Amino acid sequence: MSEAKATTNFIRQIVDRDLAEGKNDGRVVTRFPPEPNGYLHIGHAKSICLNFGIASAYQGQCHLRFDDTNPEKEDDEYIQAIQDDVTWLGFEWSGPVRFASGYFDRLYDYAVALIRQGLAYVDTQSPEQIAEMRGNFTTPGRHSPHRDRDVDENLALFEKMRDGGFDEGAAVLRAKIDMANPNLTLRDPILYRIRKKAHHQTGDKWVIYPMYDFTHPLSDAIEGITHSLCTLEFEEHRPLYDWLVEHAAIEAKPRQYEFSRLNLNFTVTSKRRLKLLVDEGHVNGWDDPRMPTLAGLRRRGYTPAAIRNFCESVGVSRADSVIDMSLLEEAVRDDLNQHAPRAFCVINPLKLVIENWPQDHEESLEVPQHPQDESMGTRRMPITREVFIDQDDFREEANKKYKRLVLGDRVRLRYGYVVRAHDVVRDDQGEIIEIRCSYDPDTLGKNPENDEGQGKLRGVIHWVSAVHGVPCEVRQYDRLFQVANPAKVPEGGHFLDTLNPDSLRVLSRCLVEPALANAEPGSRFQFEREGYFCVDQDSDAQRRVFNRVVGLRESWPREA
RNA sequence: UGGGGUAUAGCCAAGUUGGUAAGGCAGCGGGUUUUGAUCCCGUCAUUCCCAGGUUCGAGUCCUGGUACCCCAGCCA
Repeated sequence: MSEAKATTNFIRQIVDRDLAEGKNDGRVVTRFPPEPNGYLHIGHAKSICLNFGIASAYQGQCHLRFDDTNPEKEDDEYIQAIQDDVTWLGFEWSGPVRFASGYFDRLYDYAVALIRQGLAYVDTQSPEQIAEMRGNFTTPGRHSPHRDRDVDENLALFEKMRDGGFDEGAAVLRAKIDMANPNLTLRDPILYRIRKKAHHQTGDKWVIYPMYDFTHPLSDAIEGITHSLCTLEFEEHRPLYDWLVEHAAIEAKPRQYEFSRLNLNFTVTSKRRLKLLVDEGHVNGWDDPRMPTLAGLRRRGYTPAAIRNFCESVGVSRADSVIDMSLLEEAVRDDLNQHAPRAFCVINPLKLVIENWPQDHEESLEVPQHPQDESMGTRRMPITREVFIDQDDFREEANKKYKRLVLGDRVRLRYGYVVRAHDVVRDDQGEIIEIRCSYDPDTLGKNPENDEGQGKLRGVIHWVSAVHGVPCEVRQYDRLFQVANPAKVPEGGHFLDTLNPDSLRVLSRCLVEPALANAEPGSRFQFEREGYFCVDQDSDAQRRVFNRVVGLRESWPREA
């Protein structure tokens, strides 16, 4: 039921403590800082929910800031898609959409200020030399021969960098920190590099671009971010973050805190791999319903509330973890069970002829949209002499655990009458193509008189009128990968090796009840006894396509 | 290999001055049910990575191990 209640986590405890100590004048300002180089996925949802969630829990603010410092990988396409996803998830950022690139001028000034303080220098070594001089885990780095250039020369050189006087790779600006530090990010980290590429926001104004490590803390400080939340891999960057905040002479002192990223089994959540799936055509785009992207989940039929509840339920900690896909699925079921109207859809149709039903007789049954929620109203469902039921709902013989139609036995057509199967009709191959049955007219809305000594009905099955049923296509999805951890590739293998070849099953001979003939793309239903479905955007008046969001929980005896 | 992290049930995760292991998901058993769904009830860690130690008392403190994750981009 309802929104999962927020449990505490270490981030909230830090905020509580800061507030108790009166830090930041009681302000709480967070930010969600995506790089526009791909679509957002379920892992980002965790970060979005955390950042926006903290802000709203403390009457604070959360900024949306594009961390766009690398024009080579970024694209305008992603900027709109990311905003759409955040909005769709149900969050509203405070103020305008921000861009790190919007701070390039100020960032440049901060860099100049560092140079003036003797804390940064222009290094004109080659990339190879710089890498080689950095040392490694066991060997300390060595000073660049340019480390002690005087301030004026550095200023002139940095200006020359800015003005295009160097080729790409010919010079970088570095912070002067500690080449022997065991933390490699402190070995005179590069602050600016030369890229003669147009930037999606700043055009060709710049040929030098600041690095993430330089940009992020200063952007946070500029925006007055109080709590800068990021994932664990940035932990060793924190000393540099603090160093820059310390030396850049900005009043604000944002603090960085790291949490573990969200991993889901049987899928991948790395932009690189997701992009590969798209680029090589293993899926049909970023919004393919099998993708763990927000766009994919949305198209699949996931609701924002389901994803928010899911993120709440997985919690926030610093321990590496892999969340079971079933938790995500349970989150949508929970939401859709409450809110999705019910409908009948026969996936694999098998004709059922009610022999004692008058030839052209029709009845219109009034059935609830949601059996547990009267406020959702009712709909009309026509029943006729011939209906379709699912092939899986009929057997010529079965033990009593099989709660569906069996030759010679009775079952209820849900919301309609009780029928008894008498006979089957076969085609030339011997396949059953039709069931002949009779109905008991006195069983609408009540149980049959028990004078036949039959005991209880076997069960209840769904059906669709053969006359009024609407043809549709159903797309059933399965996990994208066959192994729990596709990112763990064995020696000599490739992560694509474990792609699930049956992740998409298209069933095109399905029949849905007429009430759904004009269902809007994006609308969601529970197809009773089948699962939750969402009208795909490929649907139109001619063709109706339903995506299976997730099946109903199933718990019936294997032997039946 | 140097540094930085993390270990509580099948999967997550609370546990903050040491006081006798929350909660969710999964599982199991039962009840209601015109969806094998939902809903409801019950059950599910004598034990917290391991080994010692301190203490009346340790998941929490101390010592020593072990396992896993991250870092050697002019990516973020």
